[in-house]
Amino acid sequence: MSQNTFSSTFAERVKQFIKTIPAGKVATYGQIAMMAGNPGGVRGVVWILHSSSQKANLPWHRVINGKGKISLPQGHGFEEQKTRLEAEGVQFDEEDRIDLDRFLWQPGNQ
DNA sequence: AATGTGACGGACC
DNA sequence: TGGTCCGCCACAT
Repeated sequence: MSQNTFSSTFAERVKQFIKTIPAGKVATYGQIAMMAGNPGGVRGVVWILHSSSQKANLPWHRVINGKGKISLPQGHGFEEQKTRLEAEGVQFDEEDRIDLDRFLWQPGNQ
């Protein structure tokens, strides 16, 4: 960390935030980007979750899109993510969608 | 240095 | 309601 001793880069903040998502709750890309201080940095969040090295030790399965659905295509992680979430108590409707009003993690309103 | 890529999101039509 | 386009960011080539 030559840039700053406290590693407060966008990526670091995003990863830190994701680590704080409690089991049974989920967060959206847009929400994470916003909490990390970059409302328009959604694509950066996508990159982090897409990079296997970056998502190491992160509860990546608790990150979904703003529509309340898993973004991973079936046969490429979708099943695993859904299984992990259901194991934590997150429920899916007939359209594999999660009710954000009930499961979206809202910091400060824990 | 420029271009391509990626598990998005919001505006538009 | 749903498909398409554009904008954002970070990293690899």
